[in-house]
Amino acid sequence: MEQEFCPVHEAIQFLQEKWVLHIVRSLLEGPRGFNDLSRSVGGCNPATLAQRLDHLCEIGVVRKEVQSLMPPRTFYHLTGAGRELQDVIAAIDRWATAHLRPGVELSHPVCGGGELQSTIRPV
Amino acid sequence: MEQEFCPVHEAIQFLQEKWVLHIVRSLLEGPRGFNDLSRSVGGCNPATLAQRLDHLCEIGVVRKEVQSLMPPRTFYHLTGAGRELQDVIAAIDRWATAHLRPGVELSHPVCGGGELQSTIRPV
DNA sequence: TGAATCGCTTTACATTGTCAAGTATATTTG
DNA sequence: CAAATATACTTGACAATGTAAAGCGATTCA
Repeated sequence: MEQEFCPVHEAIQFLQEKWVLHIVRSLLEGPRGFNDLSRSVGGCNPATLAQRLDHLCEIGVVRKEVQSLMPPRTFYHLTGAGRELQDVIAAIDRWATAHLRPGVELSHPVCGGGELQSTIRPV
Repeated sequence: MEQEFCPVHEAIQFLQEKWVLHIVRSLLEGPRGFNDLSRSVGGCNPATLAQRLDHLCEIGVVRKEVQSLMPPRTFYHLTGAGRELQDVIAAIDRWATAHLRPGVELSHPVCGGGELQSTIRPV
């Protein structure tokens, strides 16, 4: 009793996983090693990062290349399909620069304080 | 010791919250009431949905309009800024139809089985 | 020699999301 | 007329998910 297959829905399913968009954005700038990527993503802990990268490899968006085991040296880079996510990131970029400005924290302001000024600037 | 303000990063922060992209996509099709929206989003439970909608209202992407309290009748619709997220959804749509096809579940295949065929079709 | 780096994994804990049920009332159905 | 269904959520208990901190084995750097 599956629904019809909906590509957009599927895509959203994995894009909304925490850190995935950040990871993709980071990898669009070039291939990186694990720690390097971790730093550039910022805030994602290694356990989660490892899990996300595994998943992204499985679905074919990222490829992992191990250059040497000891000393460890690994590279994660986007596949062709992965690189095409650039359009998505670009769209987010355009929206963000058009609508977001410094000010209030965007992420989950605890709705308790006073009036809360929106981060969005009216068009 | 704040980082420089980066709009894209901020945007990703809220877009990656679970269900947000689904909610936006759904609302792009037109305003909806709570249960209606819940059904169209599919799988998000009311507690989470209520929380997400609150947040989306706070940051100015969604507006809530209460038509009557009893019987309850509410409408959620995108603001101008919200509607402009259409470009983001459209980009996801394009990517998805180009790269995803029915087959394996995309969401978190437990990496234990045999060889796992990717849902992505090569270009 | 000792610190830092590499790519992770492990464990314990905190945050987050979900299920199921419930609230108050109006409209629809039998 | 009574029951079912709908509306918009909230609540509480519980499960899934994410995180912090530490650590591993080895090499490079000062």
